[in-house]
Amino acid sequence: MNGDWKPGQRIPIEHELADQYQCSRMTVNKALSALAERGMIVRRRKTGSFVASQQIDRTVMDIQDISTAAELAGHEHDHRILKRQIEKLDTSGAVLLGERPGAEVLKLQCLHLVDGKPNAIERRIIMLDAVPLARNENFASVPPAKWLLEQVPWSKARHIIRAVSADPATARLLETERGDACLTLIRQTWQNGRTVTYVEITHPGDRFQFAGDFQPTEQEMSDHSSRRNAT
Amino acid sequence: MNGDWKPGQRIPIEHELADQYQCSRMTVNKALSALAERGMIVRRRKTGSFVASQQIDRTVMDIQDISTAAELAGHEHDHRILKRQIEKLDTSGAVLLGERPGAEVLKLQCLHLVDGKPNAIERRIIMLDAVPLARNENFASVPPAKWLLEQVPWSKARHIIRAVSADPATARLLETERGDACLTLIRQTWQNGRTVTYVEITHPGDRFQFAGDFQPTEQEMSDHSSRRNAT
DNA sequence: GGCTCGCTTTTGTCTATACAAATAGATATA
DNA sequence: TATATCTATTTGTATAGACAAAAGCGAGCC
Repeated sequence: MNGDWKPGQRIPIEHELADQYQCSRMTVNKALSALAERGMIVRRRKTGSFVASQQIDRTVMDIQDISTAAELAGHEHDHRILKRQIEKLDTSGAVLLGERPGAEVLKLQCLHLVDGKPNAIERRIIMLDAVPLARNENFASVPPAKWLLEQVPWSKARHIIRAVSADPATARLLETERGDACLTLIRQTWQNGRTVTYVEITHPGDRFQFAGDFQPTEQEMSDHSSRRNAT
Repeated sequence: MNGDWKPGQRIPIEHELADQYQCSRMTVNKALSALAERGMIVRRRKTGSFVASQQIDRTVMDIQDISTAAELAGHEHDHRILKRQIEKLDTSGAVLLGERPGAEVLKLQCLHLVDGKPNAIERRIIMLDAVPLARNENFASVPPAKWLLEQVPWSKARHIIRAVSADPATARLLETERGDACLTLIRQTWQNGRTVTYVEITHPGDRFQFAGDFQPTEQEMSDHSSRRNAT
């Protein structure tokens, strides 16, 4: 019963498995549904369940707010607002965000320091119609990411990770060499289909990385009487 | 009922919710368990369920085998083995992998081409005691990642994403400028606590990025009679 | 005070049952 | 032959009930 079915192979139907493992169909269903959610198997009504043909490597990355992450890791965090300006979205910005040109936005630029060293530059656009309170907030005490998390709920986020070379301004702020590799996280956040905020956070490549773990078979199909040990 | 509970706030107990929403406790339990798995709420026996205090941004990234990803996207993929050598793990390699020095490993270096253009350099270490078949495989027709996926199951993977500057050798192979920013994916894969393979895949920064979406409230606590529309 | 013991609350999980939804395949019909 | 309809199969999901496991709480005891 050590789950050695081959990719593409059909799994016995729920009723048979319930019979075989002496448990109810609900229990089998829950286990198989969990496997399906993790992409281990594919299920179709009437057709049955099949072992997923290709093992996709999937990883879950916790991408936290910089200040929170630093505090959790026992480091000191500070930030400085370098720019704070209300503008109207120009055409290129509107295309980038998928919003209409002319919408009022708050553009922020913010330097993050961890233990006194520059750790990231945050370039952010906040849609003022989605977050009207931002108009009167100066972000002096609470960094923008944290403030936004507390203020506005969001229903969808998209993350992109890129490597870029530091342009002169970035290099100067991050106290690194011009042209050095930087890791940029781009995040766009929506609520009800409308952009809340768009942000590019650029870290010096020699002081930052993203990490994520993945266990594909955390909970396994198992005979409920003889659960095998964690390996 | 539009889930507007505040962070830290206690959620009514399952029985009350079942009562309130006119459904069984199992249904409530399933919904809350799903929320807990997504990190939206924290649950403790006897104490109750609480709205998670900090909203962690979590994203799921599908990190696929290069050749598979290219084929799925309709591009042509090719690869060339640049180096293939059996060695014994030296001390630094052993520390990197968390394995014992002296273990026999297969070291590979492989260039990936997508639509004829260099897209990645793969530097891989395969533990030969975990994958003895690799000793006689030349990886000429099937790229190493794909071959390994077919050959060996894995129980855990760890991913790290870094930005690095291209060293001269990398720049030459990727047909980019020396010092240009590159995106490196490091992946270590285990089975039963033993390393199967360790790989560094370096992409040119101007031709590659990682992306991931996340919807925190995909399935929501809901009155089963008045389910709200997708937004 | 500090300790153990048992009670209670709350979540975790399994069961048996029921019905809904999707759909592959068979059958009937034009 | 092609199309529509029916039927059987399989998964999806809800329900009520039962008991287990964790953990807070207080009573009683030293």
